[in-house]
Amino acid sequence: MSEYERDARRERLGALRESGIEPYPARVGPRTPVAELRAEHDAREAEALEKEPVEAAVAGRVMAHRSFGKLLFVDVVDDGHALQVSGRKQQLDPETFARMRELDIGDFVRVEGVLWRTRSGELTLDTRRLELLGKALRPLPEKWHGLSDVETRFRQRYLDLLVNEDARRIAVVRSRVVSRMRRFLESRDFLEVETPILQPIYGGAAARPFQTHHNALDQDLFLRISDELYLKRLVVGGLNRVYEIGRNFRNEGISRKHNPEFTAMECYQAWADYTDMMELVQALVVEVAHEVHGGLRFSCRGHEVDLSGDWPRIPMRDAILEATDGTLDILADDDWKAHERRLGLDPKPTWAQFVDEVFSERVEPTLVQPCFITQYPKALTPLAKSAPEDERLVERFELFVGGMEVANAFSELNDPDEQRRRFEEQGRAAAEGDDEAHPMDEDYLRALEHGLPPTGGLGVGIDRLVMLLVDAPSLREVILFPHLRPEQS
RNA sequence: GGGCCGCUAGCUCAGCUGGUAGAGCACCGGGCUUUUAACCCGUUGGUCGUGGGUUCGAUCCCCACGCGGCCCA
Repeated sequence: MSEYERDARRERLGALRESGIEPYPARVGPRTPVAELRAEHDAREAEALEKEPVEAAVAGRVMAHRSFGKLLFVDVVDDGHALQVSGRKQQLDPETFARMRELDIGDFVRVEGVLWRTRSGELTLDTRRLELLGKALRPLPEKWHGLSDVETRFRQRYLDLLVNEDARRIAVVRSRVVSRMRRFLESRDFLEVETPILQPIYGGAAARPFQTHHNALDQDLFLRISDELYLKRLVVGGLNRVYEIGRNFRNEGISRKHNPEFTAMECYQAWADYTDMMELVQALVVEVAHEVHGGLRFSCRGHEVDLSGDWPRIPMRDAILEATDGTLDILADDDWKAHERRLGLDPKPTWAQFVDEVFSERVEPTLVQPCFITQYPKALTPLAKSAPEDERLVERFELFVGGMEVANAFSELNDPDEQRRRFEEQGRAAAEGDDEAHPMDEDYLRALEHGLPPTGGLGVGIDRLVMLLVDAPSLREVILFPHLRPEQS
């Protein structure tokens, strides 16, 4: 940073204080939000404003400054809406005019004035009174090219939000998506709940956890990788429809589609199965897409995604058969290691992880249009009910759109003995080297022994859903503060 | 974890075959009453990511490290 510019700003700050002006006042006088003012007067012609003068006051951040000697313009931005403000020497006392000339880009001001229209037709507030609401000591990024350095955009997201319209747009869209999601679930009688983030045993997904420690209890704890097992305990307790929107933490690599902490919506519905969850998630995604796009077609990664109509349901076995030209049947009793070598895939310790790998390598990227992949191998899914047609499969689906998994759902396994066997099987997978195997959870088994009703469960990755809807190339564009290494070593 | 690419003024970027740096915007000074990427004139501003090495001499070549990006794992 140019010490020169910071010195100049600090000097002005000092001069203000010396002349008795508080540069960081506590209170803001009456004001109209710029958006409101524009909505009311944008249509008004110059003559109309002259005949019936409109007095107004606004507050905002100075984002541009153009000076003409005896006339100057500043652009004042209030919550993303800009208003041009003019200052005329002839209209103002010399001190106010001088202070207006000395405004820095980034300063907060409150301006009282009269609306007029310039020759070029711009609605402008001509200053009668000027108050400084906050002095900025550092310059903003440059106005032509804005801020494009990705690292700065993420480390100093506030700068990104101030100068890149898209950053602001995405933040707003994300908030609307979550809000719409809540309204949707409420309309279907789901109860919003909160469950522990610090858990004595992690579970509900295949992932490695972050570990921490409670000092007073001298207890090791995990940051949740999912809230599934707690939400299902609530269904055991008779809360038939529950959901939680919250952060999960997975101790794995960072990529375009992965951040160590991410936001998920999970919901559980008694008396439902995974097909009910298909209906639910489709209605939800459709509603949210309407909220964002006003329709069901939008572009994503250069493709047109169309959410209308029925979304196909494709058993995983068929999807993999098709993607391997009929050469790999995951239900055939083959030597899977041979297939792994033949397909040139990275060696995996277990059959389940091999299937997962084939799927994510060969099938997932091709699933641009919305599509339910169903009937997952049991070994991949220790918490879902067996499929009646084949003991090796479970009643599960994942929703894919834009080549990405956005939702995951099961008919929840509620047979406590079967659940115990599945956990034991996971223990064997762990022994074979699967570091994402599900741990044994006796407390959860006890809850199941009390009785979980037939229940459908659904998880939706909110970051990915937003990424899809705004066609962002990376999760980091939709997470305001994505994880980065520390700046200084 | 591996490969490739990047890191130069506050921001966006140039910088040839090795001879210690430039532009635009911002900033500072001056001019200007209709601009909105205002304009005109004149300045200022650099640990060239960090640390080593090679060399008479390194932003440039070599090595290590840091941060970031893309791809792979």
